[in-house]
Amino acid sequence: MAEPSSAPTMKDVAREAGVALGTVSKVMNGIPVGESYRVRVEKAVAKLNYRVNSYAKGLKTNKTYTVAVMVPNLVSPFFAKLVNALNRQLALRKYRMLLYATDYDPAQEQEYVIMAEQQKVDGIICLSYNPELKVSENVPMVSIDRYFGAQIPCVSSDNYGGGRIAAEKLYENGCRNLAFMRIGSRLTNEPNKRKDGFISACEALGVSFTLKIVDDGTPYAAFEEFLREHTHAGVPDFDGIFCVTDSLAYQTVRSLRAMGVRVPEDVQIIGFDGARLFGDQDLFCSTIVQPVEEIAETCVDMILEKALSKAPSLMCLPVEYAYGGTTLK
Amino acid sequence: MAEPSSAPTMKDVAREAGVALGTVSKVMNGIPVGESYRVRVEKAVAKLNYRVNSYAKGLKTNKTYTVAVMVPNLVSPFFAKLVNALNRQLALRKYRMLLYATDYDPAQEQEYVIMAEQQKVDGIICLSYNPELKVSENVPMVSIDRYFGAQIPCVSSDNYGGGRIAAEKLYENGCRNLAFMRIGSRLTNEPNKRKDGFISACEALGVSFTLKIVDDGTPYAAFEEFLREHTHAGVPDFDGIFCVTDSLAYQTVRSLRAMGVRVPEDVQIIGFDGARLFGDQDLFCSTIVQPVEEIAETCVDMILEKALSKAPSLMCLPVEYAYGGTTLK
DNA sequence: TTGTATGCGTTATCAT
DNA sequence: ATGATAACGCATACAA
Repeated sequence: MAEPSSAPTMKDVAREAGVALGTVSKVMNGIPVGESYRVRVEKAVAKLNYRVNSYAKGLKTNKTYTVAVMVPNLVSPFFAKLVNALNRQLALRKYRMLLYATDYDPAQEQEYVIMAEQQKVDGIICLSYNPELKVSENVPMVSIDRYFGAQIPCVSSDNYGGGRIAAEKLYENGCRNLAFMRIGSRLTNEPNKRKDGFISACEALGVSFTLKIVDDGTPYAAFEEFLREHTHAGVPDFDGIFCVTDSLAYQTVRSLRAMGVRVPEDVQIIGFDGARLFGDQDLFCSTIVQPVEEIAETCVDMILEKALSKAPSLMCLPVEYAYGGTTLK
Repeated sequence: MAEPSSAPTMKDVAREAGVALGTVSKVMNGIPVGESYRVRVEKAVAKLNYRVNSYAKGLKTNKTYTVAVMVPNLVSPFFAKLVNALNRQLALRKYRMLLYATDYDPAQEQEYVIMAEQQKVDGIICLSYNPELKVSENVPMVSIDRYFGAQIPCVSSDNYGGGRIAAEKLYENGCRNLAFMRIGSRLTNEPNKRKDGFISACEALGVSFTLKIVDDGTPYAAFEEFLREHTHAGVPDFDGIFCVTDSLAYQTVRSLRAMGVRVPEDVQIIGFDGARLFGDQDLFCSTIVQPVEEIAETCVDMILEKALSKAPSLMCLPVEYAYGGTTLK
């Protein structure tokens, strides 16, 4: 009622309850204290609507129960799903999430790491394509999909295995002339292994394949041209295409259909990621599904368990194929 | 090199630079100080890789440069786009974002508000459907799409206007038998006005319409049944349908096409939201586009400008129709 | 078991 | 303009 406009502190609670400051602190932290005292404190807390100030607590304990998460953006369904899962995993452990969207900008990524460090987060989970990202050793970091070196554990899907599965599935479905299409950084990040796995499987199966790989920033038109070059009188040179992401696969399907090529009858297409329309409806295409929940859980576990130092420096989680309408059933 | 394992403090910097603590503080805050002093401090900062501890700063200044954002989830493209925009707007102003996904759970929402309060955030931006959400008056709050009362400003799209536009557009495209389909809470939240606007326009145009409104949690099958009931020998009773979200519109299109009804030739469909496939590709359907960037900017402005008290308690931002393949061009 | 006092890293109010 | 010092709210070692 006659509340001071500023939030109540422990001191206020102590006064209200008629106990010492330390007693209130103990109650708030679940440390055993005389029954009658506990009750009085709890009553005062309720009456004043008191909340522990986590800034004071963090300053004192050097523990903030906050983890920074850095991703390029949230509008890509895969990133959205990943952040969603990370948020859930952190919440389950009573941790808060500080979110930074970098828009793929290395300068922003660096700035955000600095912000996170000075925010004294308990850890950073990042999905960055910036090869030069500098991180202080004072804050634990886990990387997703990009290997920074032995001191920073990296969690990713089994990209290599996924590439193999894609090739094998197409082969199993009768394809004998495969193609791989990819857009992305030339940096040796984990997703690059999708191609390696694909090639490896193609060679093992003795099936011919073509690669179309372009750098980040190249307009999609480059792929459209590629497809056109390889289609003669409505008949494509390929009967199976593995695209590095569902997004690319989706666009590819559209282009092909616009050219009069039937998918999956004439060409079968497999993407990579496994996100769904509106988060919970159909797949965008037949695809290699990343185990997003497991990735998120692994990242959070690693960041929070201090075992980070002796953790394996690269963890690849198993992927699986899922039918999504762009392959033969 | 011989760095202590814990992060350097201002005291360390002062010692290194041979100046007083207060001087370092001034330099870090851009307060004028003797040139030679400034240089020495900056050198020491660089050498020690010093970062201001924002927990200590926050404790002292009672300002955290952190805003909490609460949404149901991130996998829904509209929420994802919204959070993405909010993140950008906050970053532009050097603010950090604490993110909470509530999964529509009122208990979690309440818990998160408490967490945010004790985290001493500078404000809370929330998109909640919990009518009983209790918020302390100590922390500024802005609501999106749900009106909580005069003391909490609400920012939303012009849902009513959007409903009108949908009806008018369908009419303009030749439709004379309209339908509105909606799933959602009965609570008087802003999106409910989409229906009101739609009805208002239908009545003004003198066009007949049918409503199909079901509660949250009802399986989509209810709509499918509704559509089937209103389709005879492949000919639907309606020639235009306004769906409360793009998600529902998308599913509706799929159902109709599966029933052999042509979209948009036989029935035209308009959704609401305007998110895009993979965040930047096609629209999911013809739709009423929410001005997400403007909503985000308005929310952030309101939370950060102290003008919150004398702000209008409800701000409706203009929407617009966009063609997305499910209406006649 | 409870109360008291000190310090976490910073800012801000003082004298100097 | 610069340097010393007292808070900010809390946890904790220590005294009672």
